[in-house]
Amino acid sequence: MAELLAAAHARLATDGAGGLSLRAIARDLGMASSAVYRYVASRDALLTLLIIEGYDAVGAAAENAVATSTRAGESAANTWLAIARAEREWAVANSHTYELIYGTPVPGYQAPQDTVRAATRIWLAIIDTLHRALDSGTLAPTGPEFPTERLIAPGVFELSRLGDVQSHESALMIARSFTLFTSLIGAISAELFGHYHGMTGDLPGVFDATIATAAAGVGLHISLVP
Amino acid sequence: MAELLAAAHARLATDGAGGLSLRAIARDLGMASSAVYRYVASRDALLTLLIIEGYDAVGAAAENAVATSTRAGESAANTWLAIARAEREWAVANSHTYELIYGTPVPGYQAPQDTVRAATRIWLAIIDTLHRALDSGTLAPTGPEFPTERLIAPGVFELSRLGDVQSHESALMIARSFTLFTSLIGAISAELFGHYHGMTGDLPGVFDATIATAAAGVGLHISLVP
DNA sequence: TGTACATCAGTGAACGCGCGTTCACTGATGTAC
DNA sequence: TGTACATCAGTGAACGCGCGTTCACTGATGTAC
Repeated sequence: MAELLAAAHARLATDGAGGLSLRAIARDLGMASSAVYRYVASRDALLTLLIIEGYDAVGAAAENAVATSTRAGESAANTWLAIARAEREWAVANSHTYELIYGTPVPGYQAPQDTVRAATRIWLAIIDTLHRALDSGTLAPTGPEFPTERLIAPGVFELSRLGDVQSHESALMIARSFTLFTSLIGAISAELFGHYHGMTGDLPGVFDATIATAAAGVGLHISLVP
Repeated sequence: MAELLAAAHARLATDGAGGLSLRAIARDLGMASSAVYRYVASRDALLTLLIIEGYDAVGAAAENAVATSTRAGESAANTWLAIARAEREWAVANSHTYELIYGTPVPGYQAPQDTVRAATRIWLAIIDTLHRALDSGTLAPTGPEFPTERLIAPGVFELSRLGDVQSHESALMIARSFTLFTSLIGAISAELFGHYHGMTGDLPGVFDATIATAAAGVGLHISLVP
């Protein structure tokens, strides 16, 4: 089973998410194609496993970045930069897994509920970092001029550090997490999918600048000069 | 030929970018599958046509938003919001074309040089809007604390309104365009690919808030209360 | 005005390919008495 | 200790499918003399 997942990952890395084929994986393992059905009910079931693994890797990278960054006494803003950089590095190293979860959905595939918990981990890390910035007094507790509360579905407040308290503060942190998350997957997708092609010779530099600039809009001030 | 492209678009809308099949298009047109080769050299050539059409639609939407927004005497910041909203609307209405150009690259397909000019139009509109904000005095002409010039490939300066002048100002506007572009495709992809699922009941509201917040980091202040 | 010829859009059969999934099976390993 | 049986990982042939692309062709339309 572990071998199967390893082979699936290898196939993912060479053929991409859409072209993932049970027969190809079986071939790589030196098995008959039918043998794969011992371990996995269908192609979609295998996709689900890979997607959950992907979200978990993303979540783990974020949590890890938070842990080492706060242990080093970094500011919340720098912790966010550490999260973003960790995600970028993971995405560059595992670009097809990134595509699988944040790229175009695989046609005909419907993500089951099982993936939600894993997908939430990165959001938790972001929201928690925002609350940490708030606690440290470096982030303004009042927001911009738009009706923040109305944007957020009630169930989401459970993600917040404040439990399910539907305060303005809690809503604002969640709204801000939208912007941070968006700038993160926007920056990674733009880079990985070739939209900076010919525009820069310094992709990590552009990534940092993009993340820092968007974070400034949220009130998180990252300094990129040492 | 026009019918072929129309049928290809229809197929794109139902099957998605990866599953685009010449045979399916021929079937829709009531033709033999071989007849398609009268008009198009291969599947990849058709993809290229569709991609160029897509980039042109994106570019036209941006240029159109700029034109009507400035004609109405809006601020540059509001012009950016108009561009972003126009792109979102186009993307929601043509989600599979959006995927084709800003989603996961189609496996095995290599975009030829022909697509570059069309892909550039949206960038031009963004950079031009930033220069307009600069001219009107609402945008700071000095940047954040990172080495802006080093990020930008020399050839790109031709995109700038200043011609190919490699000034700090010009570099700064291009660097800022990275952030705006990134927040735009990040926000659209997050929405279209289901990453806000369950988190909000007001997708247009979240989109506006996300765009406005990221733009604030660039120095463009959008007010979302009427 | 009429005939011969060229053009060209579209046909239909065929090629070789890879896919997901099913099904009856083999043969080794482990377990119970 | 030895035999009968159950378990279970993996086999291999087959199913029906859709794909991109090629190729020799047909038959209508237009053009030149």
